[in-house]
Amino acid sequence: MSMSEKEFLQNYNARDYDAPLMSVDMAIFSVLAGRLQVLLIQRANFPRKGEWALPGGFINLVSDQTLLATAHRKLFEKTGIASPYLEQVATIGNATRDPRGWSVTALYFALIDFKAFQQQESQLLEHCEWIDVEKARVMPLAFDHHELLEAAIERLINKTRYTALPVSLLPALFTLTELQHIYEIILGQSLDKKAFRRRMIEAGAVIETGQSKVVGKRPAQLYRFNAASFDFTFPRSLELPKTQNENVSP
Amino acid sequence: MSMSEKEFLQNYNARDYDAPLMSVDMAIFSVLAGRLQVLLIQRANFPRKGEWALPGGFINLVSDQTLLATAHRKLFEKTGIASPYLEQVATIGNATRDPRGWSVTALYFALIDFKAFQQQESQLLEHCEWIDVEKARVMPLAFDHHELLEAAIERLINKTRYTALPVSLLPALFTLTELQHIYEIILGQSLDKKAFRRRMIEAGAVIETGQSKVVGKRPAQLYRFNAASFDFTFPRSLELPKTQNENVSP
DNA sequence: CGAATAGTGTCTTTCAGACAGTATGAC
DNA sequence: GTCATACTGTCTGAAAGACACTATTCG
Repeated sequence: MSMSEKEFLQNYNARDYDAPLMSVDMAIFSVLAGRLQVLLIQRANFPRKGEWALPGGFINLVSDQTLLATAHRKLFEKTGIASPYLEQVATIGNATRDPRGWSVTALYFALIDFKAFQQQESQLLEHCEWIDVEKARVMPLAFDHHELLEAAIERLINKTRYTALPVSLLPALFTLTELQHIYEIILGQSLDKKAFRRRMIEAGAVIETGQSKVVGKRPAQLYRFNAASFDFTFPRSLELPKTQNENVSP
Repeated sequence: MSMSEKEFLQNYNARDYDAPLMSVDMAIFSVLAGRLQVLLIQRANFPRKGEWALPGGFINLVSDQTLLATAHRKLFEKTGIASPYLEQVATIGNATRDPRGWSVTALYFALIDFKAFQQQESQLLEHCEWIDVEKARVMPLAFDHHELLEAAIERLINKTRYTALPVSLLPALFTLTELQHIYEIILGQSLDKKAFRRRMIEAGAVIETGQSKVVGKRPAQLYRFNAASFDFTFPRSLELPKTQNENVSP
């Protein structure tokens, strides 16, 4: 007896098969007080109630049209931000990461300007807090969120070496000194001012606006990101800091 | 009334909740006859029965311990290869990609030495074939596998520009001329011999073995990949070919 | 004026591209 | 010897690093 695809689909019910749990987790980064911060929540529900974790949740099969839409929804629920930089980092799945059963999570990372962040009233039941990344990476976190956080940090650092990604941590207009500071915070290394400015300007990653802003003494030019180069990559990576005293001779 | 995590888990049944379909798809690349090839299957079952697709399937919640293990199992079932280069490309999920319902797939890409490939007897019911990548990317493919294939190809080309990844398409010992040919096939551009050899050797990506191999006239040194630099990246990307006649003046 | 921050001039270093040259072995 | 393939020498050029320099504003 042969069957058509239509007949097959009429008889098919996804609930007849076991499927893993499928969630989305978010590593939301921002810079505050000269430090890279990540948004963590304190879980309000079982499992791992009370423990710190990356924000996340399940796909709403009715209202979410895509996995990316789920990530956008989660981010908006937590931060009130609708147009952040958002990128998938990795998808981790195994039988042991969640006590409820075989579980898969898609990890996204987001970069936001801290000033655009707004605590969402609808989320007050779940305590959420910006935590210094260096502190977060040594805190005990629920599930395998320590590994997820490390993967997101590694991606951020890597892309900072060869893209203009960190502009997404600043408002639309910024000075090159501000941008350089963000790079230095992420990379944990100081950068040469001239080389940094030359790289950004000559590659066309940022555009002078003609406006200026007074922060300290002399007013500084305001730049904006060149949207035309959103997935631009520099031809070379920023060099690693010279590690002194490697293989010191006695 | 308060509840412990143990009680919560005793009352929890994943099947009480709707979950998306979760699958793993594979873009398995190899080089044959001087061309990049991808392994495609002709679907033996509904939906999309008879159409060409990337090999893939569902997680076996009992025997697969991790998502990566599912990818390894799929690869082994198709090719008999147990230790390939295997990397996750992306995870795509939406409500419309599979007629059976909300579906998520984790896409992996694998690079294998064609000579290590063996048709698996257990897989004979599902016709599988190596297809020239340039042909595969214009063939009609089931589901959204055209997009998945494009994503895998893009990742392969990008990583070829700044890593030694293509060594995984060759046997353990290879000549630098062979490796350069692989690079040229993937990038679709010719590379300078001196620059290529200098880059590979000076960065320590490959190691001279002292053995040699006669292919044409003069015997060539055999090299092996330096496993110590598995996630090594070159400080610069290979340059794009000079596009002539861009903005030709009249 | 000095202090502080913004921004530049210019030399060096690193590493890829170009391309002509030499080396080795089959015939 | 010739031919084909393997391999090298060396110049150029692009872009990053180093660091001293000038410019602008506040007080």
